[in-house]
Amino acid sequence: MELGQIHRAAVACFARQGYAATGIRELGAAVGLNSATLYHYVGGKQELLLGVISGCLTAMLAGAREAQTPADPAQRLAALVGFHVGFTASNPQTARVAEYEMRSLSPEHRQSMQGLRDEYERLFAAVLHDGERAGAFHTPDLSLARLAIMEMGTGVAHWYRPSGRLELAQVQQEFIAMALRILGAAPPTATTLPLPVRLASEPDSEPGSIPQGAA
Amino acid sequence: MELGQIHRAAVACFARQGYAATGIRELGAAVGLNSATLYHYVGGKQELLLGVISGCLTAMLAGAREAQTPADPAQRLAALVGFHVGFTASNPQTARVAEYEMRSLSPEHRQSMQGLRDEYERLFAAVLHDGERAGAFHTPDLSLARLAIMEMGTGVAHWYRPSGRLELAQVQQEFIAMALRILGAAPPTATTLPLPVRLASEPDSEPGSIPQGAA
Amino acid sequence: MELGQIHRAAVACFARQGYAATGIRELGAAVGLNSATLYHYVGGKQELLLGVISGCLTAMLAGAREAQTPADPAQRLAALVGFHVGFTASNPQTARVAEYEMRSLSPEHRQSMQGLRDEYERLFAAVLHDGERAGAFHTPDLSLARLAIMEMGTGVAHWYRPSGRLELAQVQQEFIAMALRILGAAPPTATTLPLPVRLASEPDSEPGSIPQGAA
Amino acid sequence: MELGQIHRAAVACFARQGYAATGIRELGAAVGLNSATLYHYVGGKQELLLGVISGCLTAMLAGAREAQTPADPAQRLAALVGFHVGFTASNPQTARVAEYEMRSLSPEHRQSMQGLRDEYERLFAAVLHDGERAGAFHTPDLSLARLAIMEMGTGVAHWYRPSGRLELAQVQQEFIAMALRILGAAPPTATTLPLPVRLASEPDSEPGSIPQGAA
DNA sequence: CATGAATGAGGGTTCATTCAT
DNA sequence: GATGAATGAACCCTCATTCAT
Repeated sequence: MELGQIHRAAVACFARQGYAATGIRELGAAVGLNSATLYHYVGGKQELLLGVISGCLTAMLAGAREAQTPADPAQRLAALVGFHVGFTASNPQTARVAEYEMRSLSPEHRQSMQGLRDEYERLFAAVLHDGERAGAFHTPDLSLARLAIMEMGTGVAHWYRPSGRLELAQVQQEFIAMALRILGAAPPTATTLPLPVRLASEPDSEPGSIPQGAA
Repeated sequence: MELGQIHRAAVACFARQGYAATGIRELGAAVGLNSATLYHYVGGKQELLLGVISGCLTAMLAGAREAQTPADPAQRLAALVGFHVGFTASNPQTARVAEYEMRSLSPEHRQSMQGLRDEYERLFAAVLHDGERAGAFHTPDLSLARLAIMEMGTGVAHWYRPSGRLELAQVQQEFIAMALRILGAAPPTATTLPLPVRLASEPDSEPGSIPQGAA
Repeated sequence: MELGQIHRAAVACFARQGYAATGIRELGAAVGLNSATLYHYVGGKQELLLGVISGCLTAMLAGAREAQTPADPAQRLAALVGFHVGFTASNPQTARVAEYEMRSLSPEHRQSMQGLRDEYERLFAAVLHDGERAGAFHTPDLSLARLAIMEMGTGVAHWYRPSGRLELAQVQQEFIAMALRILGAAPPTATTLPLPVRLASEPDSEPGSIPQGAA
Repeated sequence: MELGQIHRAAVACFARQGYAATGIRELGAAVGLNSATLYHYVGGKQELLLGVISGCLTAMLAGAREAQTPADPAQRLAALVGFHVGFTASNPQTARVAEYEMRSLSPEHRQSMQGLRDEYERLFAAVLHDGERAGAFHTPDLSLARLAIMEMGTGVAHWYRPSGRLELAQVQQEFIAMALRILGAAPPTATTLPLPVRLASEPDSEPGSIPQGAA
């Protein structure tokens, strides 16, 4: 039994029902383990959640940092948005758990994880700031634009399905284009998208969910 | 004791901790009632949640329908986005509960509520469709644009605070502008924004939350 | 349902099996209550134990203080020993729980209770000290004598049975005489023994126990 | 790994927290063994406790029998009390476990061990009986005196510390003197005290305990 | 209108023990 | 000789809910 399996089962349950509504016995059953045996691999429910969220945010931060190689602001933004959308679409359930269940962490853990999340968001803020100073972006309110761009990317987790109508690369390109339009910037030059990374904690699919129309 | 008080307390708790993590005694204590007395006003925990979500989605649907008075697609879209942002910002906690806790409803109730939500989204889809046919919007993928626009509006609930830097009207105007830019449409003509409606279920504020910088 | 009944059941179980070996369901069953109902009356297992021990030590301290009315050291000692033996024999199980299960208290509670116990013991030490200064007691080591006298009194809880061979008053008189002999003091003058007090936490009897021969 | 080490760790834990509150993993950790490995040395928790208590009571019985070499009753009593105090002071934790945790034994084991304990007590009863018949002891109630003398000796385990104010021999002599005073007998003639025996199950010391003033 | 009492079910967690390796 | 993995049972406690008062 490997830890990844347990994390996947946990993410699947947490994404579907929420952390509080998921029982430890249920988690055990999902990986074919007695509830007591789970405690050989995981310190407890909290540790399990922390492990998932920590793994997600750490990967996001590392990936985003790597994505924005030195380039002009528009290209860096494109890379960030591309990564953000790609990561979210490749790990929709993990990303959703990391977003929704932050509140279920103990205060200390939550503070620690919120720090990672803040740092991630600062990457976007910095690029926007640079772009505006360089005259590449034109928007009345930079903060508002950043929030809009990030939220619309995060929202991908709510509807994207690998089996959907669009290829992941298309979605990424489209979101990059929308972000640049929001910022009143020139259309994107051809960017090389970072390869989407699938976390060990991301379950195979979302069986019980109904694909919501679009993609 | 009025039902509104109870709904407000419930929304405050559900938004902060989630439905599953909120106890019926906790809710009672929040309005100074014995847990047993609560059952005189609300039939149970599920009914309470259903009442909140139902009230929210019904109001959203009615408000959105009212907002998009006959006009050209761009103006109708502006009205819809303005309403969406205005409603979300005026009822951030209720909106969040209606979004997050849909999963906590029983299957029958969930299906019913999801129907309202789908209808709401169809209003946006219809406007986009009309606008594209009329040549007002130019975007490679209409569905993607709709999802992006709605998600970025919904996201307002995550960060908007009435005491923040920006007036609500400014935020609305700005989001309308961003939506139109996403759609490659002309900047908005001066639109009359619908008056923001505050639901009876929306608590006064969000004491424990940290205003996240922007607005 | 009164608290006294619950305390009695708890003391009976704790005295027989120990605190750690007694389950909360077992306690509930002993008073005909569901385990959950027990929590309406008692905050938890720890609070229950604390209530018992606190009640016992408080009564011991108050009783001992009241017993040693101003008199010469020998009479005061007689009163203290009489009370100690009387209390222990009247509340053997409660006294045993208060002695044995001090270790089962949380550190803070234990410290607090140990303070009461220390104060109780100081009453004996003070009398011995006064008696020696007054020339009433002659013993090579006062501390040793105090420990011996107290332990032999406490031990009454291990074997005394109300239905036994000896009346309580006889046992008290005999222990007073032995204590004075240990101290090399004159035989006791006729002392009025304090009326034995039965705590609310003392169960009716000790059904499962085997009367150990003597009294 | 020798059995003595395991017994010592067990006695230390049992004396501090009680049998029921001590986990098998905790015991293993105390001797640097995996909990499963412990089962190679001791058959289980019960067997471990039985081994400790059995070893203690067997040694007590043998020591007491050996101590009371043919002599007059007063000297035999002195020898018994000297041994009892010496043994208890030399093995305070083991003695305490043997006393307190008899109840944690299974019924069959408890009966067997109680038999040893009863036999031990009969040694004291016999000496007192002989002494009274020979006119050496004068006390109104022989049983009461026996219980008092034994309890006060057993109580030594509660407070004696090797590093304390008094030498063990002094304590023994003093207790012998007190016992004889209780019995109205002549002061002790110079008796040779049996050498104190330290059981293999007795841990080195009692680190967490606070020496209570006296000895 | 309001509540204290009561309960079955289930929460997360730890238990002593076994066994294949 | 030693251990990690595994488990059923039990741990203390909290849950949503009902009902007589």
